[in-house]
Amino acid sequence: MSVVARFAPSPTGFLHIGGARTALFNWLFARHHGGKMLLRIEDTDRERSTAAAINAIIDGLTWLGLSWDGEIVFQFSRAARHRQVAEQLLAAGKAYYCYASPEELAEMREVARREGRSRLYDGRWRDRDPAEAPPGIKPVIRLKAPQNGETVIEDRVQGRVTWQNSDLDDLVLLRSDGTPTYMLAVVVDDHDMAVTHVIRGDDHLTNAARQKHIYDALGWMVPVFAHIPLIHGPDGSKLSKRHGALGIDAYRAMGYLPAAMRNYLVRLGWAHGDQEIFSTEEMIAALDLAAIGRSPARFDFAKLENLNGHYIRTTPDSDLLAALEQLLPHIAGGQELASKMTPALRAKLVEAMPGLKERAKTLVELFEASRFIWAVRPIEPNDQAKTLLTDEAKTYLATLLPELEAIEEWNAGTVEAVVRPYAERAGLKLGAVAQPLRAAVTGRTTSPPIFDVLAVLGRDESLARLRDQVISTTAA
RNA sequence: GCGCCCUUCGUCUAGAGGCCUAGGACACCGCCCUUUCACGGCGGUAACAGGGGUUCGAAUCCCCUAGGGCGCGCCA
Repeated sequence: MSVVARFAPSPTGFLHIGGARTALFNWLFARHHGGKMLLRIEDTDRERSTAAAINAIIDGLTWLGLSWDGEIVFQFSRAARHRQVAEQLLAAGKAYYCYASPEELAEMREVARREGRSRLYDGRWRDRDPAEAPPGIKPVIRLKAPQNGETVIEDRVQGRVTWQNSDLDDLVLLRSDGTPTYMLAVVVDDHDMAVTHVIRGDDHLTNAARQKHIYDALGWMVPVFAHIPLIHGPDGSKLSKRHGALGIDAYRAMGYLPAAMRNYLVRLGWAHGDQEIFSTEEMIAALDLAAIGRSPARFDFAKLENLNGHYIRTTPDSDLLAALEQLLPHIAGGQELASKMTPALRAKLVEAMPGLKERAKTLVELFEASRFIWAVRPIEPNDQAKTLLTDEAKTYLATLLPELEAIEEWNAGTVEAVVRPYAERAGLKLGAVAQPLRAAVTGRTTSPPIFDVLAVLGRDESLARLRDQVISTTAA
């Protein structure tokens, strides 16, 4: 039997981190088995579903490198089919009309809460004659769920989970306005779409039991369920916006790479021995639902950053530049670089990339670190750099300047061949010269190796920046 | 309140009764490399929630307690 998995988000917000991981697991699982992953947008909540959210989901999946098979299914478009199934159940005596108003039900639950009883629907219309229906009330259709015995789900992640049917109630299938509820829609759609494996968040575990009642009433085969644990915030509580419950687009804007994101997400709740780094192919080969843990994992930015640093370092220079350019419109100050971009500048950035990427944990850091390359003279040193540019240091630079100017062939090697002997002659440690040099030329106290920096900048720009600093000394 | 689930270093996890003196990774702390910052290398601190069983032997099996999560909508 070939595998059909699906990712079924509701478009009521962005694609958050938990949803992204669910999608990833579904995708990996489908690929692992050479099956399909379908995408279904659960937009039956007309009030809260938005086109913007749908786009965010599609963009997010695309950015993450996750693809789906076939056309996207919009659940709302299948409402007629859902209604038909509800009526079929009604006709078969497996469902019934319930005329209890929302207010009445709210009161029922309130009383139950006060008396310390379960808040389940009490089945007040289950065996009642619809002829007794109060006038002016449009009924909902409820499933006549089993009242005795137990319901068992053999979950691929959670194991065998059992509920007493007395702890479950008659859920609503069709609302009074004739639209389907989520419970009905999911079951019908998963069946009609021939879904074999339902991999979703642990928050749906109880739903699986209730959905099994619908499958059973319809005589349909129940798919394999796998409820993966949720992601929590660093403090163990529910993931909030402050923690990282951001849209996947926010992670993109923070400069994370899709490969790092995938690698981080796949290791949350799942492990394959001691392996930490996984290529996509390795993930596909190694993923095993049974190896997914059952306890929720906490979101940890530090580990994500570390992984991102790894992927930045191992990404080819030109690919990295391409990723950075794509991100420019989304990062603060990025527009400035975007507007200056020329083939010549690109070449400089690629040339500097080996030194740059070694030091960046995110594309945003990479961007910031690249500033010295495209900054406009005169460079304004930051406060830390200023403390390096003492009068004494500037004297060294002034002395060094003519020697640098005399260099014919300007590259890292030739510049070093001038600076190093100079420091020795002056009885200085290399750092005593290199640091002021760095401060003068980049305006910062940290940068890639200084000789590489000078080489990337080129002879004219390097010397001009040095003169800018040295001359301001002489003037003062 | 009722139901279901979970609990190994700060974090992600390895661990399927003896391989555990509990392993790896991130983070943290040292040292080395070094022109800065990184990278890299070496080393270190740090965990089986608690209590009872079962067993020759338990992180691994059972029970209880505690803590945490999820669900209990005409939301999904």
